[in-house]
Amino acid sequence: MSRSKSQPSPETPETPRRAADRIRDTAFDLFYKEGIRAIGVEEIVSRAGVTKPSLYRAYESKDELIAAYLRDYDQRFRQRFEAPGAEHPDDPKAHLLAYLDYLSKRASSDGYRGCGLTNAVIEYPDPAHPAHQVGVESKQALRERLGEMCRAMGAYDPAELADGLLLLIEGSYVSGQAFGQGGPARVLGDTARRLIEASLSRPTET
Amino acid sequence: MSRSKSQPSPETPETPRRAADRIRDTAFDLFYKEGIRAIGVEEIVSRAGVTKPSLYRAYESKDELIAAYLRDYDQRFRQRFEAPGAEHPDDPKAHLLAYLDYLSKRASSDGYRGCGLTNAVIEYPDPAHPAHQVGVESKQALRERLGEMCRAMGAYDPAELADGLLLLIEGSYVSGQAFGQGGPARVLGDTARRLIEASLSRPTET
DNA sequence: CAGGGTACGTACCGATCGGTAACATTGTCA
DNA sequence: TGACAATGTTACCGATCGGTACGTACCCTG
Repeated sequence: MSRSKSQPSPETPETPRRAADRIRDTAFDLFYKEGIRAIGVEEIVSRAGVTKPSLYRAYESKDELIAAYLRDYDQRFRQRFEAPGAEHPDDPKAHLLAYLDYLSKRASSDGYRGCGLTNAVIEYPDPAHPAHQVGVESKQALRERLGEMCRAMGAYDPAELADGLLLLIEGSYVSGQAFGQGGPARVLGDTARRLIEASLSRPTET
Repeated sequence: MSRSKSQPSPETPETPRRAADRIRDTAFDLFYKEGIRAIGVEEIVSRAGVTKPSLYRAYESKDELIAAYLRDYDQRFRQRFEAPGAEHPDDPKAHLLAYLDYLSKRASSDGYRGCGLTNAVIEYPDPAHPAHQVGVESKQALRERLGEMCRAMGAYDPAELADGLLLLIEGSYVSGQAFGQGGPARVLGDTARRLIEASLSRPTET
């Protein structure tokens, strides 16, 4: 009975999965929580319960594993970002604010580690490094997506509002790590609302 | 003639200074530009033109050198932040906006590396690590200082406005690194003005 | 000319880094 | 059942990590 079920079934992701998958998942967790440079390949494979050659058959180098981790992170981020859109079809403002409220809560709670992509860009300032490149590409895509949404919500200067919101988002990512619970990210939602309201009409002359 | 001047004079900081000073300055540059974890002590001493024992005579460990670098950075930051106040005595809003305009320009130009303290918190997520601690302490001080200024400029909810501005500032630090010239930080000044204006009076009900 | 304190360099330590060659084991399908 | 391909394992590589024991040149004071 214990083994009546076919073990090699590829659609039953049991706890002890394929080595490559375990490596990917373990690397994701460790890279994100501890930082990329802080984690060696030895620690990844030992925590994943496999050995180094298994890692190097699945990935050409640590740098490629890093890039794969960041592409994974980017994909998951886009899901988190777009998910609230399902409940607010054709309402980009409500969609965006729903994500910001969610992020606000997450980023002002204890143990938050920010955005893996932002962290990677900081850990690898060299623009030639794959980690830097994947991070930057994701941020550029986010900037464009925000511009799109701000245009759709009728902002007076969509690109400017998008950049302002991007500053608030990135600020939440990093200050969430520095302050933990009760950090500045708690005001993200209200601040974004205020900024959006003030950016829909023509700017008032000071 | 060549040595008529007393060599051991401590008040003539010539180019080849004391080893400890060269180490401090070199470590500052390298840690800031390349990242702390990316730079080994070997590279610091070789670029400084000294040897390792000189480093370990001045600093107990690499961690202590890191902490010293961050304390240095914090000191220089406070100077940059407070400097515009001299031209705007008793006008915290003008003072703050002057700094933000300056930061906006710096953070949206090429090769910007952000805030060394923010970067350190991200590179060392462990709250027990000295680098993390020094970084967080500096950020907490900044948060309080911003709250002070917002109170002085008559904000309706000073703490909330201060946190919103802190998000914009931190966002400028990190996005400056990801986007380089023309990045989102270009809107920092205008966005902060808009946010401040919208935060002086009672928040409008939406 | 001692003598001692200061300041710096030579040479080395064990540990860990990313990465690999060679071998053992397993599952799949004819 | 036998053969192949995929996957896992043991043991090791040179390079670099942070850190140190020890020797030496220098200068001021007596």
